[in-house]
Amino acid sequence: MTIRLHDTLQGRKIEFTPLNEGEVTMYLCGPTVYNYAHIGNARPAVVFDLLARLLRRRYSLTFARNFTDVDDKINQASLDTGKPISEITEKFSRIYNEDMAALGVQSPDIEPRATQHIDEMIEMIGQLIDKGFAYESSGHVLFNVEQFDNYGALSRRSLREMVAGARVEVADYKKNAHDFVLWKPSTPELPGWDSPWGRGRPGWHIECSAMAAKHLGKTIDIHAGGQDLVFPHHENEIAQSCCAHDGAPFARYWLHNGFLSIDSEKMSKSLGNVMLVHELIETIPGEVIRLALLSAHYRQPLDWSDETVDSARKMLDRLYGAVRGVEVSDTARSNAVIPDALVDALEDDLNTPKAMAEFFALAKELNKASDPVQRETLAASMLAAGDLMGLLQSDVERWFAGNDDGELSGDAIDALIAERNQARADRDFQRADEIRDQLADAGIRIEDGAAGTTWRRSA
RNA sequence: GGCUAGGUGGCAGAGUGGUUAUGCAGCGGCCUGCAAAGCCGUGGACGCCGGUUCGAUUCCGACCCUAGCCUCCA
Repeated sequence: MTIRLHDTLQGRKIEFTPLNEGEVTMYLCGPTVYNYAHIGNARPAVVFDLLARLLRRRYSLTFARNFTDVDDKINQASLDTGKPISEITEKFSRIYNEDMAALGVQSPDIEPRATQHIDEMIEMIGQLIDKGFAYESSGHVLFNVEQFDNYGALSRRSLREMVAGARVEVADYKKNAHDFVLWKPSTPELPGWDSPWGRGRPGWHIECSAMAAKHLGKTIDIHAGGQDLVFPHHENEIAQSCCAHDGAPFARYWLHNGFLSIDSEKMSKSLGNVMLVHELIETIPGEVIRLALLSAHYRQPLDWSDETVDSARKMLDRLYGAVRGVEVSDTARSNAVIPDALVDALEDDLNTPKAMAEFFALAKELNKASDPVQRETLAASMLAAGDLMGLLQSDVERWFAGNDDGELSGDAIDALIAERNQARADRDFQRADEIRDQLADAGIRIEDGAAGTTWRRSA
């Protein structure tokens, strides 16, 4: 079995083999740090975190995810708030990492910042000019798309079609409508760096090309991002990198995740339905959000709603319920085996719904098993599968206890359960049921198992 | 208008040229003092119309519909 991935450039699922045996390089377009990340921003972070975890089982992976910390939206945020740019970008970079960590996203190996790679960008732009792919005009440096024959290959569109469908007026300093900015001039109050073309700042696309080349090499194995970045961002990255590097392929596999909608509508400020991860994690466990984002295949559209969240929560309840009460020794954990079917599903272009089906098969097997040794082995497998997928990372009892903001404390609940069990022993079922109702009113659900009574907080 | 991806049972959501997805919800049963959890069983599906085929939800063509992109956007 090899890993298979859907490559946007070829438009189909193909076998994955790294450029250098045993080593993989991966680049993911990260956030522009001027605001909180919303749930749509979290999807690629979670999806490609899972891919990184999967790749690390087989390969030595170098995974880079950038921070775009120079951008006109950031400049605007600075003007709006009166705060220095560095304060904004540092704050939101930190919060982004905290929010993603709450979703079980592991830190990438490298988190390059655009502002720390200005020299590399200037160098790359210089090369593009020298080689005839870029030109200077009115203080700007622009990439000349006419000079790159493969322009449009990733997004499957031709320049002629694009010109025909263009709805935007062409700036007069451009030679072609789709020429894009590599460098633009800055006014004194805007952030800027000295360059051969005057004081200015880089265009958005050149950042990723320069940072990927510096940290991962001229040709990287995997480049990932949201589907909306295919055009123009990734198309432009290909153009820049290929032309600057004398035709060396930029990325060998292009992966794109599908879009996320909210209650079947596009997320937008005007609709007022932008859901921030920072706010969601206050009331929803990070694992629930993570599983919700993985519950559909990553290339499919995903609709976010209360039902999506509920469903993910119930799935996790079932998985945690299976391992609840099973003691798993360190030995069992280190000997744990993840079922091939589950790994195979993930290695088949990250088929998370199939992988979850296999996860549930494991839970069912554990629920049915009575032999303690077998139960421990199965529970260890579930925990190992959880480690791979970034799930089942909580202590089981803590999971079912929920957040401790209910009406009753854990001690009070335990006391009531003890009283109820005494009543049951006395066959005073009326009193026992009263107590159960009382607990239910407080959001506590009782379960009488063979090993005693357990409880869980239900929403 | 162009490009791309889709339309699967009550909901979510995989997959397959002929045989169980899975989870939630429903129904019957087991277990339980009664429940819950769990287990067993069960009903219910592949947008529409043609074509290929012994046989298509799965392949091909047309059509209808939806979403995204074509402008900053994950």
